[in-house]
Amino acid sequence: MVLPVSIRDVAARAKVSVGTVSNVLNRPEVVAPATRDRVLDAIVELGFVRNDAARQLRTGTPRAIGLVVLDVGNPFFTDVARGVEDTAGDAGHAVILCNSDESVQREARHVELLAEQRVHGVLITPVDTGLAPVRRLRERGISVVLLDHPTTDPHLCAVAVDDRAGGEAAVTHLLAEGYERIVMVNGPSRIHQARQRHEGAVNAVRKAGRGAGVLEELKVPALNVVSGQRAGERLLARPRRTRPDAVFCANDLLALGLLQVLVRAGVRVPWEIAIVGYDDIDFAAAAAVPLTSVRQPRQLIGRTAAELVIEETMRPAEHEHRHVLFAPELVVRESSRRVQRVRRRDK
Amino acid sequence: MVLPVSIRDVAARAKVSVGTVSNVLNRPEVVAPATRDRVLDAIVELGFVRNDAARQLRTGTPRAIGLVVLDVGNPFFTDVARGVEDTAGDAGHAVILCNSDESVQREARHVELLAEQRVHGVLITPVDTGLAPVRRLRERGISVVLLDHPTTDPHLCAVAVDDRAGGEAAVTHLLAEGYERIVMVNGPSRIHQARQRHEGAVNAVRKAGRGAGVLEELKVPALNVVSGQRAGERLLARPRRTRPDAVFCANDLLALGLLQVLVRAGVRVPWEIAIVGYDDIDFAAAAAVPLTSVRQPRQLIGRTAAELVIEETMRPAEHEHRHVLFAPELVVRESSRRVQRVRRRDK
DNA sequence: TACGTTGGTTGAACCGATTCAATCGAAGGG
DNA sequence: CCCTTCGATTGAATCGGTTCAACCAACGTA
Repeated sequence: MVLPVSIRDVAARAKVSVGTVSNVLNRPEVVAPATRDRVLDAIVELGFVRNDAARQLRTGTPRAIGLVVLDVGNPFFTDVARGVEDTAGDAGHAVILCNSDESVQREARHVELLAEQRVHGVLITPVDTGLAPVRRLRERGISVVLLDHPTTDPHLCAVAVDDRAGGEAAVTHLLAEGYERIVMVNGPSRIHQARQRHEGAVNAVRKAGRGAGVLEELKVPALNVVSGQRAGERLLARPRRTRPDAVFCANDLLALGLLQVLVRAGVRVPWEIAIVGYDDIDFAAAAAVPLTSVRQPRQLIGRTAAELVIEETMRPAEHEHRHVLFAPELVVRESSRRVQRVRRRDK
Repeated sequence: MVLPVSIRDVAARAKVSVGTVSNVLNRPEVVAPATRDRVLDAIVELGFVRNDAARQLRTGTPRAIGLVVLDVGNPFFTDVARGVEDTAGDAGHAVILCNSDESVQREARHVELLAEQRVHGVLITPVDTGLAPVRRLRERGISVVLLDHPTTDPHLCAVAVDDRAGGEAAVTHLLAEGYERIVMVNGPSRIHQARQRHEGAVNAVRKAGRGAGVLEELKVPALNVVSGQRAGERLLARPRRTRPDAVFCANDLLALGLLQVLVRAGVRVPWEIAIVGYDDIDFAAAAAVPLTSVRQPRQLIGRTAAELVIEETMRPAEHEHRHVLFAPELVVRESSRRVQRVRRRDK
């Protein structure tokens, strides 16, 4: 139906050589205006579109970067993705978005695909701390920037937010508001962010001194709304007096799921149970009870990571690997504000 | 640093010809087991990864499909994207995600990029009803499936949800609950969904007969949370008696933004103002006041569209263009439930 | 008139995987 | 012992841009 039109067809039509057509495409300033116009006319008449596969094969420089995230359904990652897309687009790169869904298998499959595509670079939030897929990519000469996953490896760029500080801020806030029995609803410790945020939470309790409060960890299989609902059901199943008076969730999706279940069951938030989330996604502020959360500069993370990977691949000589660590910020809303309450015991 | 290893290096190492290596990769059954193993060993020893650009150049069959959406920040589209990614991944295709941000320029740029990549096919929610970018793609022999944008063009596949029916259901519901002065907060009429949903709303009012209620359209520049907030502020700026008693928002992001502003201003939803959204994103149920919304089968839309485009490109001969139209479903929650109220007038 | 310079253009080689006609070797049949 | 058959393997041609040394023409200078 549609016959493929190559640079040779254009050359024939414009009565020039293929070299000249290529020059018009890539260095228009070296070709005489008259010839250039003839070539451009031929291009539009034939509807020619450059075949990027051929170009890439010859030049070795691809025009796409890969982005592997844990969950496209999580607004945190879509905001990061938007940041990546912005800067990548400005640099003329396409973004191949891959969703690992927190599965090591899916992640490996996607990484393999990206390697075959010879992408410029890969931005990845690894499922596993092992970093096996990262190693595979680097062995193949593809630059990698770790997203939201700090590292000490000096051969690697990384953009992250200080999760330990974030976890500590959240729990310190809860303790300061007078909450004493805190449950942290957390994802599998395979996930780096989950571990770091928990460490921060533990730190906060320790710093507050004994007697200030206790922290319990409630593990759920994934960091999404459904898991949050499950966690809520498990808390509701406990006898009222053994329930926590505050819950710190490893991300906002968990918090929203939890909140939904609690509100539906008639539990008053924050009077009976306070909630703090993490990420400060746009929906946190619009929740049934506006959610206290730990804000991360999401788009900035994406933009910075994209800049790093582009710089690394464009000027490998001058590039210095960097570990960018942003500071999180606690945003306090109704879900955890101090309320009139009797202290259960004096210490 | 890392030297590129080609199929020739593998051939040399395994002491076979390049043809044999290619056969091991693509038709392993035709090569003798002993040779096959030698080649496989060489592949892992050298860490060879097939160069997809070269493969694509020769075979002409790419391994990526493009997905152009209006807003990656909208959970509706990320759910669709997830569906697309699922089926595409199963078929061994990468997904290149592009965000047009409702801008014709960005859309054109992305479409050009996808054309150069010679993607297998493109799933697109066009910004404009003109369908100019769609024509451009089809001229280049790239199959296109319209996403969430119905068409009568028999040369095109389309997957959509009946937006007119959805709009009608929403407003019919509001009228049935006794609301009379309805404002529809809507996006620019350039956007197809916006127009269709409004038509449905108008229909509902007309069918209900005169006197049943009035519908006013309040246009906002984009279908996102911020625009919803702006709309809320504009409504609040009106004298109380001229405010609507119900608002139908063209999507849930608008509704959530609006709800947030109203709740913060102390307006009681749904007593003073009822709200109905559209899309039934996961966050709708978790909102300050659980949101009535029109549900669309989001992942199914994505999966269906991906299947269609893959079928169209794999077996163009047998392929029949189809227009799949799913039915929306109204999900009623607190934000629009009938409340004790006096009818302002008897008719 | 000869020579150097400059701006424009040419076309063959190349990137790496795939394909397919040609070749090889071994087994089987007459 | 020769001939056919068939499975396995080979290697050159190919896809479509890019690159670069070579070339050409026109102009300026000695």
